Parts: sequence; structure tokens; C-alpha cells
Amino acid sequence: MKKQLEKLYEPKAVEDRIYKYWTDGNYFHARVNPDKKPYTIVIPPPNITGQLHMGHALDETLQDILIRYKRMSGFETLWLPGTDHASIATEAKIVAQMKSEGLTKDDLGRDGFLERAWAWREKYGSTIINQLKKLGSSCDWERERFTMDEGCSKAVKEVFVRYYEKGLIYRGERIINWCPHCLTSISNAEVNYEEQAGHFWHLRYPLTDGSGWLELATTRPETLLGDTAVAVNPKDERYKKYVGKTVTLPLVGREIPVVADSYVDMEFGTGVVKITPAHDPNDFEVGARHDLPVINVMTDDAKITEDYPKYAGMDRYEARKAIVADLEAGGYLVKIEDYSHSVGTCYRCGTTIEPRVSLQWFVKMAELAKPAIEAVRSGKIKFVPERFEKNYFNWMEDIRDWCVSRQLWWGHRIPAFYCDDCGETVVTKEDSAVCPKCGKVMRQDPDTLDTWFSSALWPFSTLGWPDKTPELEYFYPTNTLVTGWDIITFWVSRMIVAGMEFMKERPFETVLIHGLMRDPNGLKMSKSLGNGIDPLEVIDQFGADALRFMVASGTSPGNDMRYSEEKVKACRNFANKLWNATRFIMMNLPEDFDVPESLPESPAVEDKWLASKINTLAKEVNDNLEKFEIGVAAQKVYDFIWDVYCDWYIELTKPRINAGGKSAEDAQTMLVWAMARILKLLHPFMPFITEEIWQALDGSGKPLMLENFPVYEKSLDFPAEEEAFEKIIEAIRAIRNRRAEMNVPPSKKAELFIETDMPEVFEKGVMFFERLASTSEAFINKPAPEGSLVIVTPSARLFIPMNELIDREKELARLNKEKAAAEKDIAIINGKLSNEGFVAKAPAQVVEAERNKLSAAKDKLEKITQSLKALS
RNA sequence: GAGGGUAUAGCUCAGCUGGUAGAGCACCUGCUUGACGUGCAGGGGGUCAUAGGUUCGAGUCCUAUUAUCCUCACCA
Repeated sequence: MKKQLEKLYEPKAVEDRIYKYWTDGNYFHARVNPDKKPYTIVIPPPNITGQLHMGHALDETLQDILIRYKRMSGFETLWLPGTDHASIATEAKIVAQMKSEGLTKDDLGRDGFLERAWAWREKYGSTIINQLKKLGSSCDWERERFTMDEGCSKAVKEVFVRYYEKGLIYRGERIINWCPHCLTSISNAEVNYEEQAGHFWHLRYPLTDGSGWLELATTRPETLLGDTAVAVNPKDERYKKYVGKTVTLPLVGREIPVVADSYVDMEFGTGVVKITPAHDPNDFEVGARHDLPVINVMTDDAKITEDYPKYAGMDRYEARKAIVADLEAGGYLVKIEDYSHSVGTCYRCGTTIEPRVSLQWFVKMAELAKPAIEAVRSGKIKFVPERFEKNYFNWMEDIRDWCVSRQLWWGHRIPAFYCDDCGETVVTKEDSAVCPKCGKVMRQDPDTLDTWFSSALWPFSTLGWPDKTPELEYFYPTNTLVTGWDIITFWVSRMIVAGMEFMKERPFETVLIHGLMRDPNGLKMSKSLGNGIDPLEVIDQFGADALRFMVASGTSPGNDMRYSEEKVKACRNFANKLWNATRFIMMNLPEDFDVPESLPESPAVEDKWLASKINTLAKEVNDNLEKFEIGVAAQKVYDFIWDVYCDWYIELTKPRINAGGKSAEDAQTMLVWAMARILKLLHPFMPFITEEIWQALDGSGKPLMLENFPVYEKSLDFPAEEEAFEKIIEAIRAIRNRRAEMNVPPSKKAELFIETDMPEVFEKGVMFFERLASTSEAFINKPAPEGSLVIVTPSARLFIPMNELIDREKELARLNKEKAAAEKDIAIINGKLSNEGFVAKAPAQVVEAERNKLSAAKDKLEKITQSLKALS
């Protein structure tokens, strides 16, 4: 015995020490090792703005379980960690921080701002990493990466230049989603749509020739300032005659044409649409088709420009009010309807986005998407659960060009240079460029790239690409990507695109999708609701193992889960249970006991029963983990430890240990042997406590985390003994059951007379009846005293002489009830077996099982009948 | 408009390839049984949303319906 264990398991006293033990031993580090197969996971890099939240706890736990399982299963296992610069989110935080000091970006200038941003990264970049460690994450910290570190930045430039050279990236004036709060463009994927109550303003625009009006409806009257046409459907008989005429724009007085375009829905509204190419994506397209001017009426913070002095400086909503008032005054307003429609908002700040025409960089996605779609279609990349492939295809098959430029300073600067003299553009990996035409120093594009541009490269940029490193060769493609369904479009799809384009190979084999962690009421955890639960506090209170196990056992792939403190407590209790099982083992163990390699030479039937059961468990846990059924695997380990090992086997060893001798020694051997397997099986789920216990039990000084994960072994399969011992258990249960029913306290012992056709089986159970079934002495096939209580199982009749407790009438009634139940069972099974279809078509195994059930039920009925006879 | 998810015990959820329903918590009854009351033993409690279908057999597969949640697209 190495040390005295406390009565309660105290995770706080253990976890940091164990984590240090692992890192001191460098056990998380993966090497290029041709003798082993690699298994690789790249972490979804958390933002450097981040605090660990429950979503991370779930994500990291699942990854760590897979990594630890594979590491123990003989793979060279790399879990590559890192963080994301998260351009827009981080910049917003820094700007807010500056604001509290009365500073703006312009006060600091670009260089000053970046200096501050890097300081931020220094300060906060490590917090999230330290928090990941609290969870027990076995990442290779020597390989920690950052999306803006030198290597990743090099990869970003390389990709941009290669895209450009292939004509897959271009700069152009397009209508994009503009966030007036973040003051940058954002991509389609970054827009959230939400249903908002609004109005439908019916307006009338006078025909310039004075022949009447055209009535139309709009949800955004303020954009009227930028109208450059009015459109109708070419097939619309009502309006055919107006096409080619002009209307005079109210308030502005501009003469604008009536155009015909099939975009207009005749059924909707009045069938007339005002066209504002600068402020609506559809209108932009209509405008392009009809060669209409694009008139931007708003500044970058969504205020009306100086071109409209009456409204200049008003924000879009103020301007709306003013313009509606003026329209009404001018007689242009027909009516106002309530109208609910969906409005795009910025996924970072929630501000209503403003469609806006501006000069941006775009990646052409259509061609790039093809191999990425094919990779999933062909099964080279699998989503678990499969249904998320639909989400993926849905997005990829209708993909739009990706706006990648951002009007931000924190991020990878676009490697494009412009000549102010001749307008030449150069895209280069160099840090500066000279105009090839006029020899002038060129000006670099001030914009940075979408943060997802660099995360798209994560599976290979972190392994050294574009260089051909041994790591890239060995660890790429990675094996499993674990992430939530909410970033399939942002991240997963773009990694597949980049992987197929630059590596010509899938970036990972399997995408394991998990759900969201919700609060105890099923609501999304969010800062604004203030319902977030801090995993660090949970760890502090209940231990990382408890949190991990709660997360692992409570989830099935793809489904959201609720946080529940009750569940965490149950898992904490489970850890404590295991701890106390260990205390029991160690209490009886000699000083110099080693963890046994194998079973005792001649194991008892219950030892074989345990070995056989643990063997089955190992087989199933491996199967489940291979199929990513992590929750099922966790549940099986839990049930085994609690029910089979603790509640049954440990109890079975007590009389043996008391008796002493060889049987006691064997029992101890078995206890430790089985505990060692249990610790290995549980380790991926609960790494800290298992390692701690292992260190207490095993004198080798080697870590549990590098032991071999148990697998099925033919030599541990004992079906006959397993079945035989189940009969003892069945009998013990039946006795306990009867005694409880009759309210006999366990302290009241009684003799037990066992009448059975399998005396050799029950012979071996005698000592257990005494311990576990309140038996004073057990006799096999020896006539029981008259009037004993009788308990029937399929394999035995159990007589307990407790005459004083027997109420003859009640006994009769009970036996008759049991008889009826047995008869019903038999009828049901007979029904099946006499069904020709069943016998002919059901698998032989199933039929055989039914026959066995039938014979057991018949045996039981027979015994009940005998007992009834004896009683009457 | 298109496509999904979910519906199982009082609550929260499992149920892997179809073989007469499980866990945790809660509840009831016993128990200071030689590690654990963060425990032990026993118990009650489910027409597996509804209606059809496939099958020898359906919680599990198919169709429709209802409820609820979500994704994408559109909405002048």
C-alpha cells in the first residue's frame, strides 16, 4: 500500500498535481514515428478573447476522450492546440477597452493599435490555454499555434497569392453586408436573420409626364434617396404601358425610368418595386441588368450623406421618420401596414446590417466547392451523425462568392499593393512592392482578411505548410474533427475546400458533430441572458472528472444537451465510489503487492464470472468508441463499475477475505487485476482520478495514460461460469426480494434449504448466501422443515424456515399469482415458438434464446406447482 | 419556400445492426451489513406523440398528422 486514502475523494488536491506529472513526463508530445500509425486531431482554436465556457468543455472533453483512447490503443497521437486571433471579435474588445480610456483607433493609428492588439494577445491568449489544461486536455503543448503566428501567416499569404494567380480571388465593387457598428464588411455566413416587426409604407411616385401615379410599397422608405428606377414585371398587363416612361422621385425630384424585370413578383404588393441598387442586393442585380446608376446615400456608420442636406447626418432610422413625414406632407404616402419581415444582423454585435456597394476582395467559390462536395459525397469525409451532410451540401451547392476583405486592422493584411500613379495592382508574398510599370513604391491594401480565411488552413498550416515538413507528411490528413453544428458553414466547409485545393486531400476523415450546451432550462447560454455556467467553477466544486463525465455520458452525437448540476453531482459521486472501492482494496492489500498481469491460477467461478464480464465490457467499449458512441461507452463503464464491480464483486470478496487462505489471496489478485482494467477503460473519460489511483496501486512509476487500452481477449471468455454464477445471483436477489416484501430486517438471519438439479453450481454459492442473503446456514438438497417459506427461481426452490412469519393464506395467494405470471410467460413464448414465421425467419440465435427462456419458465412453473401442492 | 431535429417514467435524458423498455434525479419501504449515507437492499411508476404501413416481430424502419425547436433561402 503506497498511501492512505482519504474517505472522500478531493479532486482539487489531485488534479493540478497529476496534470503536472503528465506534462513533466512530456507524455502529450507526439513525434513523427514511422513504427506507429498516427492519429491526429486539430483543436478548433478558441478565440483569444475567450473565457472557457461550457461549449468548450464539451468540445474539448470529447476530443480528449478520443485522443486518450487512441493513445492507449497504440497510435502516435497528436492533439494539436492553438488559438484564433478572431479579428472582428478581438478588435471590438480592444476598441471597447480603448473607449473606456477615451481613445479611438484613429488616435493610436494603425501601428499603435496593432501594438496594443499584440499586447492583448500576450495577456489574454494564454488564459484560455490554461483553462483548457484544467479540463485535463492532453494537447501537445510544444506544438501550440496561433492563427497569426509566423507559420500560419506565411500559409495565408501563400494561399492568397495562389488563389490570385489562378484567378480564384478578385477585387470588385459588389454589394456586400456592411456592419455599421463594426465598420466592416462581413460575409454572407456572418449574417444572422431575425424576424422583426416593421411596416410596409405604400407610396406613390408621380409619372413625369403628369399622366398619373405608380403605387409601390417599401419597408425602407429612407432608401428612396438612392432610387434609380422603378421596376415592374414585363408580363404585367397593368403596367406594360409605363415601361420606358419615367417617374419623378418624390422629395428628390430626380427623373428615373420605369424598367421591366422578371425579378418583380406580380402577385406581391402592387407589383411595382422601387430600385435602390446601392442598398439592396436584389436591386443591385436589377440595376446591373439595366445599367442603372448606383447612388450611395449613406456613410459607413449608416447616416445620410451630405448629398441630401435636409437629412444629412441623420442615422437611417431618424431619416426614415423624417422622410415618411415629408412624404406624408407631400401627399405621397398612401397607407402604412404592419409587416413582419426578416432582417439581417451582424453575428458579432447584432446590429442590423446595411447592404452596401463597396470595393472588396472575393474568393470565387463555385469551382473550389466541387471537389469539396465530392469529398463528402464519395464518403472520403464522413459526418457523424450523417444528417449534417445535408446541411453541408445545402450550403456548398448554393455557394456564393466569399467576401474576404475586412475593414479592420487586427488580422492578416491583404497582400495586395496598388500604384497610386498608374493604378497597377500587384499581389505578392513580399512585405512591400514596387510598381512594375512606373517603378514607384506601392501602397498596400489597408484591409485585413476574414478571420475564417486563416482558420480554413488550420489542419495543414499548423503542420508547417507550405513547407513539406515531416510532420505534414506524417500527421496529415488528420483523423477526426470535433465541433458543433453551428460552425459547419463558417469553418468545416472552408477547411474542406482549402484541404482539397492545396493538399489535394481531405483534411480529416470524420467530422464528429456535437450539439450546444444549454442552460438547465434548455435555453442557449449567453452573456446577454446572464445564464452562462462557468465550467471553471464547476471544476472547482466537483472536479474536472465529474464535469467531463457528465458531458460525455449525457450526450449523443449532434444533439444539444442541458447542463444539470444534479448530473454533475451524480458523476462526482461516481468518482467517489471508485475512490472508495480503491480504499477497500488497499485496506486488505499487503505492502508489496504488484498489479497482477493475469488471473489467479485456478480462479473461482465468481472470478471467471467477473473476468468474462469485464472482457465483454472491453469489447463493447472499443466498439462504441470506434463508432463515436461516446455516451454509450461512458454509461457502460459506469454501470459496470458501480453494479458489477462494487455492488456484486467487492461484496463477494468480503467473506473470502474474512476466511483467509488461498481463496482470499485469489480474491485480492482479482480485485486488483479487475481494478487495473477498470482504470484503463475509464481513463479517457476520467483521467485524473484514474491516474491518481493507478499511481497508488502500481509501483512501476509508469503513467496510466500510456498503458494499453483493454481489448477483448479470447482467454478471458468464460460463458459457462458466467451463466452458472448468474444463477447464484438470481437466487440471492430472489431471497432479498422476499425478505424485503415481508419486512424482515437483514439482522434476522435464517437457515436456507436449496433444492436444485444443479447442486455443483449452488455448492459454490453457499458462502455468499450467508453474506448477501442473510442466511445463517445453507444446505443443499437436504429436506427443509415442514412449513418453510418457499422462493422459486428457474434453477432452484429455496426454503427458509421462518414459520412464524408465514401466513398460509397469503402464501397461497402469492404462489398462485406467481403461477399465473409463469403461465402467462409460457403462453407468450409458446405463441412465438408456434408461429411458423418466427421459427423459420428469425435468426437461429433468437429462436434458441426463446427456447431457453421457455425451458426456464417451465422449470419455474414446475417448482411453483410443487410448492403449491406441498402447501395444500 | 426548401430541408432537418425532437416527441420514451414526475423531471433530465440513454436506448448502438428491429427480438416482450433503461439510467440519473425525485418518490416509497427497510438498513449505523467490515470502502463509500457522495452509501446498501428492495419497490412503485411508461398504450415509447397520433394514425396507418412494412415485418414472424416495431420505441427502433416507411408514410401521413399534430406539437415543438432549428438550418438555409426569400420577403420591394
